[in-house]
Amino acid sequence: MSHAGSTLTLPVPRGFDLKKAVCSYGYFLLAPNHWDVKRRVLYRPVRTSRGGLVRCVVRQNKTGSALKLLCNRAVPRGEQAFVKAQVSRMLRLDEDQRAWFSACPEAKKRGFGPMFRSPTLFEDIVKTITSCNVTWRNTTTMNRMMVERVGHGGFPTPRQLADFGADNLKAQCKVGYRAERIVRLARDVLDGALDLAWFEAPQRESDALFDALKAIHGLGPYAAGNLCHLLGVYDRLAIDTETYRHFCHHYGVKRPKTAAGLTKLDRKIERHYAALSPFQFKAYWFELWCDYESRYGRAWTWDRETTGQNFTAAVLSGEV
DNA sequence: GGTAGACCTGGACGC
DNA sequence: GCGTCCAGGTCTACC
Repeated sequence: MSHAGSTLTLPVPRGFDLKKAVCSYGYFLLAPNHWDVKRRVLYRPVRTSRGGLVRCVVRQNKTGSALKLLCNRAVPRGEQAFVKAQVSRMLRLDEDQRAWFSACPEAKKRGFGPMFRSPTLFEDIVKTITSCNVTWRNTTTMNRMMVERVGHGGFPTPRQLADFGADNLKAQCKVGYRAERIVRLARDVLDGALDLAWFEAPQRESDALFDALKAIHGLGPYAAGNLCHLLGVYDRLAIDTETYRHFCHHYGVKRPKTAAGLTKLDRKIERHYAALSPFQFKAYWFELWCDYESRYGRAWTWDRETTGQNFTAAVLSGEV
């Protein structure tokens, strides 16, 4: 880290804990995020408004009142707010946790509040596409290759992905049929056919948000539900095979083998978590995260090259 | 509205 | 080493 770099300061809410905020959702294990288990800092390259890269080390100060962003180069004054806003989005510094903690006191006790996400919705959508129909290990590979080969160290911008093209993406980043979907998304964002700012507006109603997400080519019910929580709307689940594994194991439910049986199980899962409305997803994820931590230790001790490769139903399925 | 098959990769398994 | 099968979510065609 060069001494010529900038150090930016970002105030955090009372009780905020960097290690818990970062290590609260699986995307912290995906490139270009790198959680340093020993130093308990987050390495993360972010973009300037012009697309340049700023490599940041994010750490919490001794009193806990603020984050220090140690940047590898001088960040012009006009760009500092842009850089800080991305870190703020990742750690959901603007999200009020009081209603969630009131609904789920266990989460408050354990410090499970903000759930980690990406600096941009675009990155969250691409990461979600790479998590579909694939093992978690493969998801980590796709993201690593896109960062190395398309984004040159940072997460690729829509322009970089659009210019790279679907054929190259498929051949060089092992994303398979997802290449066409990712490049189409990038081009739609670039030419204005898809306005991502619309999705970020705080007043969006859950059904409208879900429907609009599902209208994006490549996003089905699971991906749209997952993106709802990444947008701060927690009242719907994103049911996948991991949800089935967890629910059946945790509550001693026999896992159905037929499509009709799984549909009934979907309704059962939805009824179960409805008790914590409007925080269904967060309640499910808190339960799942506690289960992972009971197996592998607290999440901030997980190394992305070892423990961090262990997740998804396929790996854990031996238990049901 | 429901269902089947294709999409693509990596890993497990049998030979 | 090679071939086959399987897991994983979405799309499309078809009934």
